[in-house]
Amino acid sequence: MPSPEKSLDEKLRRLERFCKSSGMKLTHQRLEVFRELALATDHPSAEILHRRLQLRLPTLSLDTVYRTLATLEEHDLVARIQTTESQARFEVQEQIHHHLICDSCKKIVDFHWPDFDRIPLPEELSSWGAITHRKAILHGRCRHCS
Amino acid sequence: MPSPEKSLDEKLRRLERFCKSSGMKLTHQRLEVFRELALATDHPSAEILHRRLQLRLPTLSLDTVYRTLATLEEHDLVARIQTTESQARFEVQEQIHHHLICDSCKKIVDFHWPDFDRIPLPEELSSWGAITHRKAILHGRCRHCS
DNA sequence: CTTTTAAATAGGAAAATTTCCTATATAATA
DNA sequence: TATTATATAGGAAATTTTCCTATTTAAAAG
Repeated sequence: MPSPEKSLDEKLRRLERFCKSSGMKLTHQRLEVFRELALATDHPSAEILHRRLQLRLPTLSLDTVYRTLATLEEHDLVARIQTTESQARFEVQEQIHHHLICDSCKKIVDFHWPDFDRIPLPEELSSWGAITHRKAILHGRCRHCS
Repeated sequence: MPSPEKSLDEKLRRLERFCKSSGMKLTHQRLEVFRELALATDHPSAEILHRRLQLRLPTLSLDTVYRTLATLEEHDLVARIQTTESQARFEVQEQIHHHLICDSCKKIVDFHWPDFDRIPLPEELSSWGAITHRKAILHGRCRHCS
């Protein structure tokens, strides 16, 4: 993640503060799962986190990692990357378009956004490699779910 | 999908053309899986497609639907929406940022893109509901994989 | 229109991922 | 320290996806 970044301590304090105010218990396991994820720079899966944590917490269950991540995600302390639900979803390849997803009913709407297709990419990405395509994903709550 | 849209016939001809030129066999099952997905507007999962197709093709196996979608995806005739791999991946919630994914090694890089964060959304979305956040996903091939 | 053959399919089994169940343990509070 | 609601471990179960193999079929050749 590019700077400016919060320090680990700041992140841990945020978790602590949140638990206190929401009544969520700050268990050893939760703290460690969060800390491990906060330290990671590689967007790990639940299983990878579990494997890393088992070195320190040999009895930690995989279920706890899943549960903790889900709980923290509900409270926006953790983000799940790029997945809708459990099942993958498909579409016939069309011309360039983007997706608008209702977080409530999970319906996906396609739309065009030529202005986005055109804006230049950030300078900092020029050395990364070859970028082949870009996509915008919008989230919200559709009319019917409000 | 907003217009202009290709007609179903055009899409089917594209599939046919592709099969011919690539040596891929145009089986009845492939044609029907593709047709069903081309007609769908709801970005269905493999299982939903299978359920719909079973009305017409009672012996169609779920595995064939999965295999067909995977094959067509490899050739860019079908797109898988918003999933990286099989396992979900996580990160601690930071300030607004976006993702750049290497299609080869699957590494995810975070980056900032204030210009994107600022551009106005398309007019056509104003009646959809309440859009709460936007995210850009870039794909490509990183330096190390080239 | 047959024959040939490499590729694809059906169906069930297996693998992989995630969630559920329940007895036990623990954080927060009194 | 006692109480209690919540969280955990561990294994079972559910869900999603892929694999295996005998059979079928599309495409090409005769």
